[in-house]
Amino acid sequence: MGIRSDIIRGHLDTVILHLISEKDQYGYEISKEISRRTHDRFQIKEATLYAVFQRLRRKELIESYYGDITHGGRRKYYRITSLGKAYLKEMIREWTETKEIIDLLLEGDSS
Amino acid sequence: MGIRSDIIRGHLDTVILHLISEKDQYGYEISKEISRRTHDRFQIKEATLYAVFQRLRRKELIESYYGDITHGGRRKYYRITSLGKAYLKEMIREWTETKEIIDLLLEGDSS
DNA sequence: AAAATTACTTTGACAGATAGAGTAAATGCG
DNA sequence: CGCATTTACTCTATCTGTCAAAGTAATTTT
Repeated sequence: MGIRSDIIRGHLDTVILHLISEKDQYGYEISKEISRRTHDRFQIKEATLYAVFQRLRRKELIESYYGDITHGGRRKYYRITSLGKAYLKEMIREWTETKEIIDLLLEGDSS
Repeated sequence: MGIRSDIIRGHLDTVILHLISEKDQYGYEISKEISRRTHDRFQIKEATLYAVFQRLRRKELIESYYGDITHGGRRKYYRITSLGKAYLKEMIREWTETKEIIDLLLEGDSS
């Protein structure tokens, strides 16, 4: 089952954006990729994934286009925009800072 | 201003519980301690802090008692319970795993 | 006595995550 | 062919953590 969902909350946009930045991908593909990379320690829920897509698209961090139909439903591919690339850098910096801050608060006194 | 609050969301219970586990403390004291330890990179909001206390108390991870009035308002001190100590260990383990998982997803391919 | 400081509480609103249900299109199989 | 299965995406309603805003209360400072 892995980790609780609200513990990764707020970082999913960053994760999805990063995966799309590696190569254009569609929803199911990303979902499978997340399970694969984390060795099933974390699975993104479908509803959550598509909510992330909508959010990223509203902010113009990603764009979508329909790919050729190979099998199963119609695949909608996502690509990162240049605005998205800039945001991703900033979000990764924020993640680094988050780790520092929480680690500070979970360690000793350090005055 | 430091980091956005929803990025630390879900970890505050762990942080507060850890601070109380070091020594019995009251609300304002903890709030100040968080600012101090993070060098003002993160400040907990009052409403959030007291919501955390309520949650931790409902789960019987902490207990409260009134201290002597020294100056200003009446201080309500919190102490960790033995159940709380066990939980804290588990929560810290979860934080370690969260870091691993997100880092996995923000790094390269790693199959 | 009024103002400032310390400390705690409550209410309502908002945003991200998700369960659950539904839509749609292609493939597999008898 | 017709039906089940698989792949893929969408929508709605609900839950939970965070927080702004406002309020209560007691002590110290001026």
